[in-house]
Amino acid sequence: MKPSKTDSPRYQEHKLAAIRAAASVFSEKGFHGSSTRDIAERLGIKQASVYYYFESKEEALEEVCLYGLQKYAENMRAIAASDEPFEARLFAVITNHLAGYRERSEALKVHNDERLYLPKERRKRLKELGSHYRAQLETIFDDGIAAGAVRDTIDSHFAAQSVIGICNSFGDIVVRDQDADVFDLARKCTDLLLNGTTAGKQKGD
Amino acid sequence: MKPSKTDSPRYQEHKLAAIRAAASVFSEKGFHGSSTRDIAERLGIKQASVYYYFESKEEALEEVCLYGLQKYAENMRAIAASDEPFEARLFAVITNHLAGYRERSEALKVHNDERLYLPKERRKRLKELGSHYRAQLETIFDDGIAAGAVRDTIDSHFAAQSVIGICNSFGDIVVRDQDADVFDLARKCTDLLLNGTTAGKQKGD
DNA sequence: CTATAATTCTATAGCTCTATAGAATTCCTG
DNA sequence: CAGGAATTCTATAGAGCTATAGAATTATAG
Repeated sequence: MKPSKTDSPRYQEHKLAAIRAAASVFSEKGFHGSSTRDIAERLGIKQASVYYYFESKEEALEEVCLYGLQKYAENMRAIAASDEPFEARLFAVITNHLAGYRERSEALKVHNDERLYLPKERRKRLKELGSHYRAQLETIFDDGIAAGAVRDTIDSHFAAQSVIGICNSFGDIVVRDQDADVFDLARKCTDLLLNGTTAGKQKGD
Repeated sequence: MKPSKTDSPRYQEHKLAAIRAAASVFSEKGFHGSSTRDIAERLGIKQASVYYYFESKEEALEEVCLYGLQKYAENMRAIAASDEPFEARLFAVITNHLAGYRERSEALKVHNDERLYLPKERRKRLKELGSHYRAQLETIFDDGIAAGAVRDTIDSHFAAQSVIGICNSFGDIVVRDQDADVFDLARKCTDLLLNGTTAGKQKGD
């Protein structure tokens, strides 16, 4: 079905550039606010030529979202599989999340903000990646509870959601403010999630 | 400059309906993905009649965002001014935030997701409300530190950001899943932010 | 019931956008 | 450098969108 073209290195290279251009445009103006002309301009080609790389604007959105999620999800796999203690793994997850934002900021932002405009079939693969990500994070919390590092009153599903939520909200900040120190933020996030805000409270039962 | 019309009760009523209709449409399809025809259809009138209530689609967006923030910001004022202890105020803030989402879900969602498409002049009032909200939340943390309820290693600016981020991410969930228990979520959020995830750690210095 | 004001309607100008068709150009292999 | 494949271009069909103009309708005050 796909054009298939040559799959030459040249094509691959240009395709990646096209995905990045689309990511940049979509992140700035939103999917519906962007035109194929905007994407073309960022690539220095004409509007219709964009269709050489994407069969539709919608397909471009899908590819941008997948690109944004990919490496990010891979890193999570490695973290979840490691046998580091809970605290280190949480810090790694948060750092990966925020650093991912810095690197592939546009594409990740597009995934978060615009993926719902994709029809169901196109969201399938994304949903798998996202669910898997959350499930792995949940497992990290479950492991933490089992190891006694996390108090057993924590709902791991809720906790995983919270980590993702807090990371995404700081992700936006990291993208908007290029001076923000990602590692400092990651450290503070981890500290907040581990220890909360309360002074000198003891939590053992 | 504004049409001014009659400001009759009838007009006010219809105007509010128009704002709600716009909120509903924008939240579902995004600002650029929505047409004035969509708004008209939800109101049971014709496309051009929408311009009797808004001078442009952009003005409609501004009014929706303001509507979404208003009551929500008022509640915060009351909470910040109260002399409840830190824990109670944090819980109140979180509950207000999530309950606000449930009530004015569409308008708040639109504010969060679409306000950046407004030109600067139209964002001014929103920015004031938002900054004020964050500043009040920061003050709650500062008060908490002064009262010894919050450890003094907490960066109150960062903490306020985190609370807003975590609330917004759960806000989306509250909107999407109407069965979610807002008070249970608020309780869990507060607990997580107060106490963190770690089992039996002591934090006094 | 009439006149005035408020509200909604029809019609349309003037854009912009997606996507396709097919021509023109550039790249690469032999 | 010839010839085919890859890439980009021009041109445009066909659709939808915002916003305005002015007519038609409905509500309301006297």
